[in-house]
Amino acid sequence: MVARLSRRSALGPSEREALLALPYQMANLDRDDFIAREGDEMTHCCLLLSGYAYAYKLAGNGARQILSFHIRGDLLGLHGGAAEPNSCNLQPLASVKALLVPHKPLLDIAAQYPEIGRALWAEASVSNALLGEWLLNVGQRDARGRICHLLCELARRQAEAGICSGPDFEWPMTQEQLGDATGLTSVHVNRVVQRLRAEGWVRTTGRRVLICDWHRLSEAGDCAPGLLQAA
Amino acid sequence: MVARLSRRSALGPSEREALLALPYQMANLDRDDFIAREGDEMTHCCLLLSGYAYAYKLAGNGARQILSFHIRGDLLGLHGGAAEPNSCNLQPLASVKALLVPHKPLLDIAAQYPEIGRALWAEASVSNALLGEWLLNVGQRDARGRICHLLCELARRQAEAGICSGPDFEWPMTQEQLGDATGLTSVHVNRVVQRLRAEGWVRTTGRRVLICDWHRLSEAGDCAPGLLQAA
DNA sequence: CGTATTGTTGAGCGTAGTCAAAGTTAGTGG
DNA sequence: CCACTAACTTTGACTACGCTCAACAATACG
Repeated sequence: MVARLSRRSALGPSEREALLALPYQMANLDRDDFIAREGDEMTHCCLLLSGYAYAYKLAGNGARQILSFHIRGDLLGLHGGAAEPNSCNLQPLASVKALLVPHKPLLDIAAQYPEIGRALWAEASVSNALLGEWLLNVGQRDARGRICHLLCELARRQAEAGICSGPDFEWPMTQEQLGDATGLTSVHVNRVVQRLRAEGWVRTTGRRVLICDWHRLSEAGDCAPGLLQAA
Repeated sequence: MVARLSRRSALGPSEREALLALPYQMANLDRDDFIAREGDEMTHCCLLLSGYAYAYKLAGNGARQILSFHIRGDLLGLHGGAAEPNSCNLQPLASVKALLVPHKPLLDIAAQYPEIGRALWAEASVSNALLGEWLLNVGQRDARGRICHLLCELARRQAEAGICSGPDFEWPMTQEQLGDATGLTSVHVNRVVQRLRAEGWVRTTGRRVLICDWHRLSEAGDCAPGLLQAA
């Protein structure tokens, strides 16, 4: 299970064994539990087993900026290991099952098995790159572009993680959360999503979304076509 | 010199020695040279000896989002080590002196000396946290807030790095660059900066800025007072 | 079945964008 | 040292995208 981290690097059997021998703790968390708080010293990192989570920061005026959404299989709170206090809040979108792994033994085996260290480093790099992508999204695209881009990113990541296999997938965040992720108001998010529906780009049902027009969506969202066409 | 990385972690003499024994290469780079390009596989990371640099990404429509500014002493391109291709472009603001250090030996001694690994990890965490701070800035603050925040951040970092020691410091970026960093137009940046001057919050002379009113500036920029009052 | 959360509408406003031109500064070479 | 050029800053008029506020509808949930 923990071994799905192997995506980032070729791990041999001894490395898998070391990972599986790590101490851990299972946790069931609810929507208003915190996985981590800003300013905490993090002692654990967290592997999402089921459900969704998101990281956010608060501004002085109460505004909230969501920094990332996390799906099943993501490894959260990696950046905590270095005694720096944590820089953002981490909460589940809804109920979540998670594996808490203390940092110290993880760092120990990372030092012992360079491939594991490399995989963790790559994991951190990817999440850093994603953050840069979001900054580009919020800073330089208009409302429609931001939402299309976010949709494409979620589709791509869910497909890569093998969670979905088609043009429809879970889209469990509220429009207010989408707004806080894209730097828009929930009202404006609503209007944009409505237009996407009206123009036949997507169809939404409850907490899922069905992409009807990949081409336009990825063009408006300024995404490399990549895996998406598959559908 | 390389040992100023020791800021992040307590390094013993043998660790210092290992760092100083690293192979490196000196480089003088101009404004339109690239330190790194998006999509490259990075083989080196880069320690800035003098001058300023910035990282940015381009959107499909040609818009540019600046992800970070870097000052003397910063370590750039750390995230490259993991075979992932680089996710952003890295250029000097003006002429720059830099030390290029190949990743492989750096990773080797990081594996050998856990304290060095920890320091590098911390360095990466801090730059990641800064990126999150920027996303919050661009996503949730108005134009004045964004610029004040950026000023405060630059002041704080230059002070921490011991580069400036007072209320005035270098501010070498053009208004267009400030715009691309804050998600605003250069025209609008210009108007905001003019108001800051008119209201007596700052004074600018050439490529420097003098902060006249820390209190208002950090309040508008939503910054923890922290080191700033010193002036 | 009632309550809280989320989604949807409309009208009016304001911040920031656009375009285009003129004014300044800095850098370069004669 | 001056002339010339390119880069950067400043200005004004006009536009528009997205925000605000407020009320109502539709879900989800206990």
